[in-house]
Amino acid sequence: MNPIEPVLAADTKERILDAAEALFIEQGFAAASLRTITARAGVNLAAVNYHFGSKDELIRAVFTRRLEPLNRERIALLDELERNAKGRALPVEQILEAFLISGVRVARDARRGGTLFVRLLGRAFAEPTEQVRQLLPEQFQEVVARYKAALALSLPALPERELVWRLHFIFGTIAYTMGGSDVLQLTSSHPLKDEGNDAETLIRHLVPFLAGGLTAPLAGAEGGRKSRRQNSN
Amino acid sequence: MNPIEPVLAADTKERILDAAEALFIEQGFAAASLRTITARAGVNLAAVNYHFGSKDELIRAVFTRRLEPLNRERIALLDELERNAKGRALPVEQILEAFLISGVRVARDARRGGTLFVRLLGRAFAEPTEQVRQLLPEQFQEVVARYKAALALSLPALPERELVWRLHFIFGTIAYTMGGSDVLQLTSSHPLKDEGNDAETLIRHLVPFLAGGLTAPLAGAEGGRKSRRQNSN
DNA sequence: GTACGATTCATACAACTGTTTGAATCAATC
DNA sequence: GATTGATTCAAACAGTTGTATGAATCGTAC
Repeated sequence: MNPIEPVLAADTKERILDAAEALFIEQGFAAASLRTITARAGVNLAAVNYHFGSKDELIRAVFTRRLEPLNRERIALLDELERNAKGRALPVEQILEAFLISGVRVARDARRGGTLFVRLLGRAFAEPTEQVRQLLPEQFQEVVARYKAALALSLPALPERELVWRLHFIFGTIAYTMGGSDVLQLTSSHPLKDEGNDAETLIRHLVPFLAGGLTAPLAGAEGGRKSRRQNSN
Repeated sequence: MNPIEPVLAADTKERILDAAEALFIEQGFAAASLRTITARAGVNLAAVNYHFGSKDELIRAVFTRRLEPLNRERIALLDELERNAKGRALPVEQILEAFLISGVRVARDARRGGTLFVRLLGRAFAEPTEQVRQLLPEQFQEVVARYKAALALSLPALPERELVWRLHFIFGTIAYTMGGSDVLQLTSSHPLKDEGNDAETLIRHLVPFLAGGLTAPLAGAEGGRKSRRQNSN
């Protein structure tokens, strides 16, 4: 890609955000320099500090721009499901799907960040940088609370402590999958890559897996660990 | 922690590796500078280039030092299980446990890296840096192939393509959990943190979740997505 | 057309980056 | 005790980093 003027957005501010979004994925937050970012955006170096104040606040802006509408949609989707259910518990799969489908919509809409932002978000969950670790909790707090409550209602036999554990696992799976690194090159021997680009296919595989883990029997309750449901479908 | 001489290892080479291991977690690979690393190791700046050649090779060395014995143990453990099973398929839980238990042993043994390295490994899976992305596949190739084969034998009804998908999800969960970031601060409202430090407790929760996902029914096979196994234990 | 606030620009700043150098120091061999 | 090879050291290298500055340019309202 040409480093000069490849970004087509209108105003400077958004061109910077677009370029930063792309470069943070390619190189990470620390390694992507303001000079590289402004060069790709076709914008003067000083523009970042003029419009955002600092690099840290640029990082923050990259996330909030996408995350705010995304999370609003996630809550709206859950609202609608619960309104239709009229107090009854929702199927676990439906809750998981509601959460994931919003991510898919973003991935498909270039104006909302497309695949780029979804991958960036996945990466951010493992990023040790201080600014990022402060940013994500406050952005996700409300969404997590809402979906956790919905799942608790659908899984009344699951102790809250166990639900928290499994929420952990679920977000880990989503984060890594959305990051799309495929570090282990599992797909190298398999034509799964082409499938994976289609975010809907991803969901179709992800939801059953997560639902399976979420509804799995508790550990060690009956003592032995001999096979209990020892096979697939 | 005192930045000067807190590392107790004997020779310079290992003190550098220890310090780098710790700082890569705290700050990331790009942000952790050689000056910070050598300062914490109580070692001259030039020592890194003398002993390792470059920062890139230092990063590589940090991983291979721990990963080589860890992966050898993982394969040995699976070897033993399969020897005892005499050709019969192993329970899914046992395979998952064999993989995870080695990680726990490392986490408990300070001389093998302790919690520090386990967390670093989790982080590395989301790291976009080129050196890391080239390092992990070659380090994990053999282990993944062996465990994949074992799982395929235990899940004969699961298509290989689907198994690859689910392996993806599993490694994502493990990576994020081991990374131990808790970005969403799920545990903040819950006294789960103290539990989580104990790696064995983690496994006791993780194995049922992963086994549940691995053995879940295939998606969309029967068309509708209405609840099919709509609850916990 | 001129005045004005907002934006862009080239340039400079000090601090930090990974790496290199050559002298100083060390431990072991003869 | 001199010699030698390995290791450590302080110092400097050129390049990059995020940020700040003040002049130049822009579009608009008067």
